[in-house]
Formats: sequence, structure tokens, C-alpha cells
Amino acid sequence: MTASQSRLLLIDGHSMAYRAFFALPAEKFSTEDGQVTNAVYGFASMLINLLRDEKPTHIAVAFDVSRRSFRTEEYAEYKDGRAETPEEFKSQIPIIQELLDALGIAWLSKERYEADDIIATLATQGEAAGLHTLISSGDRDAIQLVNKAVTLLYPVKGVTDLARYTPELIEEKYGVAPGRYRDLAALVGEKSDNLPGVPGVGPKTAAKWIAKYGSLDGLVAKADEIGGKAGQSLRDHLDDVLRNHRLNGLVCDLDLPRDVDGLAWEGWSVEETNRLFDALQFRTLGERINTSLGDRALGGAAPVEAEVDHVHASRLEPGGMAAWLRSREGDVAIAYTGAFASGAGSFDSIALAEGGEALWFDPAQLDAEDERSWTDWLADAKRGKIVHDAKGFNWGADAAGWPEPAGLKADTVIAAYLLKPEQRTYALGDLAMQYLGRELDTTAQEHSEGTLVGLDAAMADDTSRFEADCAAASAVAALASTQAERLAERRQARLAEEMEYPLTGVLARMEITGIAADEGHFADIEASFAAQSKDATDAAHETVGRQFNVGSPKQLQEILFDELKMPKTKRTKTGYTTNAEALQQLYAKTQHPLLEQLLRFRDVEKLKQIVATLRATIQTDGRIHTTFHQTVAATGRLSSSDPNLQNIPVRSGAGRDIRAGFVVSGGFESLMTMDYSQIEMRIMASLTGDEVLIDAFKSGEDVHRVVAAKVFAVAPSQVTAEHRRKIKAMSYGLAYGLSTYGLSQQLGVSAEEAQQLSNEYFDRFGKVRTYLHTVVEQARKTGYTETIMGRRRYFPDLASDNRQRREMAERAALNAPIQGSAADIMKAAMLGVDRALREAKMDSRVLLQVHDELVCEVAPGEADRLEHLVREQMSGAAELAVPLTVSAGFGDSWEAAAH
DNA sequence: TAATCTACGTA
DNA sequence: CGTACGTAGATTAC
Repeated sequence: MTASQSRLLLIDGHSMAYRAFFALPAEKFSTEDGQVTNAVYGFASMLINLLRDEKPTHIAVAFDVSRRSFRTEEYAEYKDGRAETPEEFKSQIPIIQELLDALGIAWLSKERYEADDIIATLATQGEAAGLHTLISSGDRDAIQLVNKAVTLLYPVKGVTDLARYTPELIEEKYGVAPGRYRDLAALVGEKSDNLPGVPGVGPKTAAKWIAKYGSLDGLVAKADEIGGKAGQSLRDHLDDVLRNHRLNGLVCDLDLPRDVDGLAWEGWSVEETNRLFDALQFRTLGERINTSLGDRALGGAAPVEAEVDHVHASRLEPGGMAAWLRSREGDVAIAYTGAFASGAGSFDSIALAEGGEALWFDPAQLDAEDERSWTDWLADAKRGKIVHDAKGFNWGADAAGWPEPAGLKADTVIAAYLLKPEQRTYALGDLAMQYLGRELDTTAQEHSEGTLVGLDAAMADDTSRFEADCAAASAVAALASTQAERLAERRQARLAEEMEYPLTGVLARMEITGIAADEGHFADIEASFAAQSKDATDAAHETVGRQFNVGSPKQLQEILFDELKMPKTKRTKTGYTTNAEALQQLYAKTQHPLLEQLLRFRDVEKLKQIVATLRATIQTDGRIHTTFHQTVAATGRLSSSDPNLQNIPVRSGAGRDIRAGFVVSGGFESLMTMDYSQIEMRIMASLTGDEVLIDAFKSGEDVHRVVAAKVFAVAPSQVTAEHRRKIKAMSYGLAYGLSTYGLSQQLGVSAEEAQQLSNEYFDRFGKVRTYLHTVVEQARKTGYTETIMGRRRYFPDLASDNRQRREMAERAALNAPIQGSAADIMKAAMLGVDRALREAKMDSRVLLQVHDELVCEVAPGEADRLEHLVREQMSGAAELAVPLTVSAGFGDSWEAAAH
């Protein structure tokens, strides 16, 4: 391993354990014999996360021996005034050290010196050895050690939320370079160390002086020239400043029992760690360390298989790629590891399998010839590929600069989803067990859709890694053929091959592309929402007469129902609801101003959060790259996360301001949105075959008006807004299995009136009622429902003894073909749009899908053609008994492109 | 710390 | 007592 790949992790044991001690409740963490373990637990938790995320090659934890040090010798009051260290904390330090021994991690301490000095010394040595160093410490003195090769992980909250202090961040936060932080701290003082600074001088003034005079030395030399009260104050307290500066400097040349080479981390002992966790009565931590760090376990780990499942595995020999690929006759299965997120990723390893042969390679190590053979093969649609999570693979290929993979014959994650759409995860190891009865070594292959958390490059050379990856590729191949049979039996092969598999490529491109964000706009509206949120909070505090957490439903309940004696609302599991609907009803009854303030707070606080989340996800390319999940929603819909761009507000004016921050990017002309009108109702009309409803849609008139006219037996021109509102609510409610009770609640009318309305409706649209009954009836018989494309969803709960579960299943079964068919149609449209854009060689592109809407970026001069093309593909995506109407809009932003 | 509850945004 | 999702903060649990 080269030095540049080595990472040194240095932890201030005392400071991090102390943080953990206060972050976790001591009462909740103790063993039966009374030993408190909260600091041990929190520290261990932090450590496991750091080992997992940072993958250090070298580690040390430094401890203070006592409070006495050379600093207290010079200045007796150093760190004076600190509260006595609680005994409950002290007793946990030896346990933490025992834990470190079990984990094989070096820990150090030295008489007369503090942990920080040890860290400074090791960081200096590490830097000289060319290691990248991470320091985890809650002591600000460590800031002075930061430079290009040394990053400080400073706890923000608790011990697992760590901020990365780089030179740039420190410069931005404190206005001085890390090397000058000592100077600033000397001027400002450090309260926790009992080092008083210059009165009247805060970080702003100190930073200004340091910027002006270059350093503390420069400032002291010119101390006489500094005017104002601050200048005088500095002169009066110069001795303090110089003392602070002497004391806050860290010692970088201690004589320590180990040098950096001696800190190499070999791994952790399963046996010793288990024994200690048992003694401490930690139950979940043992599992966590196994999932996070199973690959670094020493002894007791799963035995290394001598043979790879069903394949002869070989590592790629330089120059061997072309020959191996050329000898393949069937589709090649691909398993890969690495880190993948948000439309990008990097591979640690790739294993290929076909016809009893497997090939393993590290993509970073390919020579030019092999890389060319590989990328040629990748882009060749005639060379079939089977992948476990093709979308993630495409992200990695794009980030590696390879061409877009072509010729996808199957995706084993998607096939598993189609066979069992309710299943939560489709990890390869689980599927291999489930469908093949094979056990894979998946310690390092935790799979969640789109993400394979792999190993660092160093481990890729490990024999077991090579074998495990090849076994995985072999499993992908076997899995695909089993799945293909099952899909064929269920007549779902077309759905898989012609819709879901090709869609992975379309979605991957949308994710890789992302959508441009106007950061300045987001910053502005976030500030505005924050100000409004504060106003509402202040007003609520004023009304109640004291401070309280406006965002706490629990505190709200106490105030509303106990103190103000308002009438009780509907029950939740833990009390009474304070949701917006309930607060509005209470307001109608009591006119209490607090309720209005709370509603206002909730509203703007939510918007503020949404904007803050969006801002945080803007990548360095100025775009937001969501992830679309193709195997999450049981109905067949897509879902979106990190961030979810399918629930961006649109109903309120303030909410729409957020949409204005999604903008057209440079080189493009505008955004275009195109959406289906009432697609679910049209599907219902078509599935039910109800002539009256079908005619209503065919007429091209406002369908809710036409339906209302029938139900209320008036001429369409006589339909009032109230009529229309009721019918619209009822029509949509039908597709969700709305009961008459629910309808009466929704419309705010009596149960009788709701029942009456329902009767009238079904009298006019009889086939709708029949259909809804038939769907559930059929599902009870076969166990599943089907969409127009043959997508299935199973409903075991239709046979449940539990009435609530059964009725829930009935409503879901009723909705599944409608929602699912709409999803099918949109997916068909997306594939059609993608194909048509390629054939027309246009540069416009699809960015987002929001269930019934597509957001596209229009290339210059393509607006008319694009509108025509997308309209044609969307409305022609399925043959229904009613027309599929779409409407379009153009604009510079998503908001402006609404219609 | 991790899991759960409550609330709320979209189609 | 209306389907399908994802996210955030507060609270609870070991």
C-alpha cells in the first residue's frame, strides 16, 4: 500500500468520551450491577462509525493522565473552575481502554502532558510520513493542527454528528488560517480552560487584528499604535495574552512509546469484543460492529471458502480482458462493490460470471488495453448483461468516464421486486438464500437500492474478497435464470424486459443529469421563512406567557388541553392530536390566537425545513441529483429520495416559491412540464367500462361538472361550485376505497347526506360499483391484483381475522390496479420519450418524474418539437377506452413552467 | 445512539 | 373510518 492511501485517525479519548457521557442519559445505560455505561456506549458507537466511514489504516486514542500537566505547573489556575469530573464518568475510562484493547486499537497517555499534545505529536509524525490524518476531538485547541493533510472532526451535537474542519472551513468560520487560530484564541481567551482573554475583544476584533498585523507577534510589536478602548484593553492585558499563547500551543515533539508505524490497525478481536459487550450488557452493538466492520474481524469470522460457488474464478491478468469477454457465449452476470449515491459512484471491484467461469478485477487498475476491451464490451448492446442493481452500475460507469452500458438483459433487484413487490430490501445475499439456497459472504456488501457499501482499495487484494465477489457474480447469474422462469410463469416477462429493465437506464440518466438549483433564491426564501417562523414562535410564547418548544406536540398538548382547557381532539397512540386539521377546528370553536400562531409556525417552519434540506443537497455542479427508487412502492410507482423531489410544495403561494428555485441550466432554453389530466379517473372509467363515465371523458368537457350534472340531475350549466367540489372529492375518494363515513368527514356533511350522495352516484355509474367489488373479490380468490401491464401485487391480509387489517387490505387492493396502471402508463411514456429523443437526435432531456408529470429541459430551438414529441408519447402510452389528455407549460423555472 | 411517533409535503 | 410515498424534529428506549 502506498503512503498516500494511508489514513491516520487520532482520537482525543477523554474529550470524546466526555461528550458521549453528556449526550446519552446515564440512567438508561447501566448494567445490572450498577456500572454506568453511557460514555462507553456512545464512544464505541462513534468509534464504529468512524472506522466504517473513514476506513483508517492507522489509529491511536490519546488520554489525559490527570488534570495536572506542565500547564498547571506554569499557571496553577489552568482549567480551574471546571466542575469536578463525575465519578460515574471516571469509572468508564478504564472500560473504554479495555474496549480499545479488544478492538486492537493503540491508546496512549503521558504524565505531565495532555491528550492534545500526544495528538499533536502523532499528527506531526504522520504528516512527515505522508499520511492523511483525521483528528477527532471536542477540544478547540486541536484547530491549530489542521492543514491540507490534517482534518479535524469536531463534534457538533453528541458524538456521532461530526463536522469536518478543513482549512477552508476554519478560515470561513473564524476569519483566520488554522495556523493562526492559536493567536486568536490567546486574544479571545478560553473560558473552559480558565484562560481570560482581553476584555472587550471578541473573535471578530481578534481576527481583524490578526489579518492586519499578520500574527500575534506582529500585533504585540505594534500594540502601542492600536487605538480605541480595545487597544487600551489589549495593552492592559498583554501578559495574559502572552501566557494564553504559551499555554494553548500544543507540544509536537513528545517522546512516545509508539511511533506512527506502530499504530497500524490490524483488525478487531471477535472473541474479546463479544466478551466485553456481554459483560456490559450491550445487545445491539455487537450486531452493528459485525455489519459495519465484519471484514476487519480477526478470528471467529466466517471461514474462507476454498471453492467459489459453481464457478472457476480467476483474477484478471493484464491484457486478459478481451480474450475472456470474447469467449463468452451467454449473457454475462455482473456483481460490483464500491460506494454509490446521488447519480455517481466509484467501484472497488467488479466480478463477471458466465458459463461456469468468473473474472474479477479492480477497475482502477485496468491497463489501457483492458479498459478499451471492457468499455467496448460495455457499450455493445449485442453483448447481454445481467446486473444486480443496474442503475447504480450505470452511475459508476458514468463517473468512471465509461460509455453508457447497453444490452441489459436482466436486473436481479428489479426481478425480485416484480415477484414480490412488498419485500423491503433485495440484498443479493438474501435473494441468493431465498431463491437459490446459497449462502454468500456478504459482510461487506450491505445492499440498499443503489448502494453497495464496499471495501477500501487495500482490502480489494484480499483473497476472501476476490472469492466473495466471484461467488456474488455467480449468484447473480443463477438468480436471473430462476427469476426469468418465475416471471414467465406469471406472464410478467414482458413487463420486466420491455418496461422495467430498460427503464433503469432512463432513470440513471435522469439522476446523473440532475436539475439546476438557484442557490441564491433558496437562501433568500429560507431567510424569509426563518424570520416568519421566529415571529410566529415569539407570538406564541407571548400568548402563552412563557417560553416553550412550539415544535413539540407533547408540550402543545399540555398547553392546549391542560392549561387552556380546550376541548379534546382525536386520540393518537400517546395522547391527543395537534395536527393542522384539529388546530383549525379548535380555532373555529375558541378563536384563541395561539392556534392561529401555531398553524402559521407549522406552515413556515415546514417550508423552511424543505428549503434547508434542498440547499444541503445541491452538489458542486450546482444541481440537485435525486435518486428514483424503482423497487420501493408496492403499486409500481417510482419514489424519490435524497432529496425527495416528488413532494415539493405546490398548493400554497409560498410553497410555489420553492419551485421557482428549480431552474433551467446554461445551454438550455427553458423547462417544460407536461402532465396527465385526471389519469387515475380515466383509468377507472376505462377499467370499469362505464359508458356514462367514458362518454363524459370523450366529450372533452370538464368531467367533474359532467358527473355532477348526472348525480344531481341538473343541466351541466346548472352545476354549482359546491356540487362540483363534492363530486370531485367523491370521484377521487372512490379510487382509495373511501367509506361513506370518510366522505361525510371530508365534505363536512352528515352521514345521511354522504350516503345519499353515494347512492345517487352509484345509481348513475353502476359499473363503477360493480368493478370495485369485483377487484376485491378477484383478489380474494387469486391472492393478487393486476395492472393493465400485468404488474401484480399480493394481498395476504385479505384473509386476515383482524378486521382492521382486512379492510386496509381491501382498500389497498381496490387502489392498486388504478394507481399501478397509471404508473405503468407513465413508465411506458418515459421509455417512448427516451427512444423518440434518441431517434430524433435531439438534445432536450427528461429531468424529473412526479407520478403524472414529466419535467424536461428544452434544448435551444427544440421547444415545439419537444412538446409535440412528449405529448404524442404520453397520450399514446396506452390504449384506453378514453383519451389520455396531457397539458404542457414552459418557463425558466419549474414554477414558471406550471400551467 | 437508534428506533419510534407525530406531523406534513406530493400524486 | 382514503391509496402511495419520504423527511424532519421530538421523544423514548437498552
